[in-house]
Amino acid sequence: MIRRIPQARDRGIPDATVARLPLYLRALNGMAERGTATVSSEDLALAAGVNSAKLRKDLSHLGSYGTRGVGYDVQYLIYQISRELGLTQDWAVAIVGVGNLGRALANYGGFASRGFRIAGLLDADPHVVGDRIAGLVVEHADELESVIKKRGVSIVVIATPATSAQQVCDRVIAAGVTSILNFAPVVLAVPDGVDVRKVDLSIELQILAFHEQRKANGGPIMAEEWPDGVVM
Amino acid sequence: MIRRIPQARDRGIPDATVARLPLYLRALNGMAERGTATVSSEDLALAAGVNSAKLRKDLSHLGSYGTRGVGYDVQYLIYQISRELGLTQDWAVAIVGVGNLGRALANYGGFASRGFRIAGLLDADPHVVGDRIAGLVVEHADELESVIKKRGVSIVVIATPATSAQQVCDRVIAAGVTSILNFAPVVLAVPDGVDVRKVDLSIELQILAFHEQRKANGGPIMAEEWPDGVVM
DNA sequence: GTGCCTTTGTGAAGCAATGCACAAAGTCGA
DNA sequence: TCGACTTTGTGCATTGCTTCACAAAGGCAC
Repeated sequence: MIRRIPQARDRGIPDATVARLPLYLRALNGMAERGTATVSSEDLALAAGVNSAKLRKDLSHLGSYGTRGVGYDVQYLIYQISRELGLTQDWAVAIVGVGNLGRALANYGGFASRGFRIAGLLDADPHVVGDRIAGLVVEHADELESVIKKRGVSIVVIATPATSAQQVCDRVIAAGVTSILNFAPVVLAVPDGVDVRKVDLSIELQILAFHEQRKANGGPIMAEEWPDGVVM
Repeated sequence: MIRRIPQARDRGIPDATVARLPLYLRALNGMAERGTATVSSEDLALAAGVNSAKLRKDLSHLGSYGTRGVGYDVQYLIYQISRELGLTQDWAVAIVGVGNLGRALANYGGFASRGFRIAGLLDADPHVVGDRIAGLVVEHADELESVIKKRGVSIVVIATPATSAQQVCDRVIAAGVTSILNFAPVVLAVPDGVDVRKVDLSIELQILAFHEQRKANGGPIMAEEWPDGVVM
């Protein structure tokens, strides 16, 4: 059995840490805009909404970029986190499914500001194909493979109805894409080596509802039975 | 030191479990539509994309609803999970910010199908106020407090620009709301007892970019220095 | 009934993430 | 140069989640 020995510069960054790096980056960018030169872990943690020990441990996974007694250089840390996240390069993104959500995504400014460039908008509906959205012309979904290959698309956003999501998913994987952001309310089946991240509005609401219900009836346990008339 | 003794019907369901219940529910609904009467943990786990031991442990937190040798009754389990999540009641949701994203959310069918009813659409822009979207007329953001109180809104979705999100957040909390779904790219500061869930498209893309970069340059460590010409 | 087969529910082990607390490393004023 | 002060980086204990593996429970055929 092989056990990894943690190195001084261990490249295995915990998932939980990776998920928080963009948060730190955003807070740092805000500080940079306001002209802040250095920041302590305490202040940055506050801005990012985490505890300072966690922040320091997270950053320590990237390297030793702080100065004791002073804190972190804002610009330098922005650069290091950006590099670690791969934002110093340009990522071509294609959005498949140009309904309400797809349009919202295409118009969302937050993409371009980081290294993400929308390289294609595709839809299967002939009525939508040809529309101009956020400076791009919507192409037919038949072009999916060729768009991916010609424009070097490496990340695909699926914003189609649930029924076509798996099919789109299979096609983009066959075309060589290994990073997918899925907005369709389905669990996508993908081979090993393909990363899927899921954003599901309905699930988030359901989680909120659970906690809201908890708050409402704090202690009392409700009836655990079937409603009247339902036979088991 | 007081240690909680786990009860047979312990009400403290782990967060990780709560987050997966909607997934199980969706898989079960699909099975119910296809007329499946009972399902084993193995099959349900497959449909939900988790491992079967985890599924069983998750369900065991709700109670003992399976039958050994047979599996789970689909309808019964749907009911129990729905009840646990609080979906057997009706939740009034208000959406603040009717830009591209707000519109997409308003038109998203997935809400109504569960117990979520959109009870209000609000925006600060006079050009948008009065528009009819998904059967509702957009009201002015000034009406926020009155809409929340009159219509019993208990969950608010914030889909405003980042700059106004905290202000909206403060107002809805003052109006008594304790569950917020935030799409604005900011960390909202809220008092204890208020639940905020965050959906951030840009963060998801950044996480994907990290893994994509990892895959691209598998082993070789890149230069760790500043780019040429940058002075520390 | 009885015995075999399937599947659940759950202890227990393993693993990952969190948070504490402090030594080490640096700054800065005198 | 020195000493006081600040803040990082990290070892360690703790908590929470996941996974394994199996006894217990129930169905079903005969």
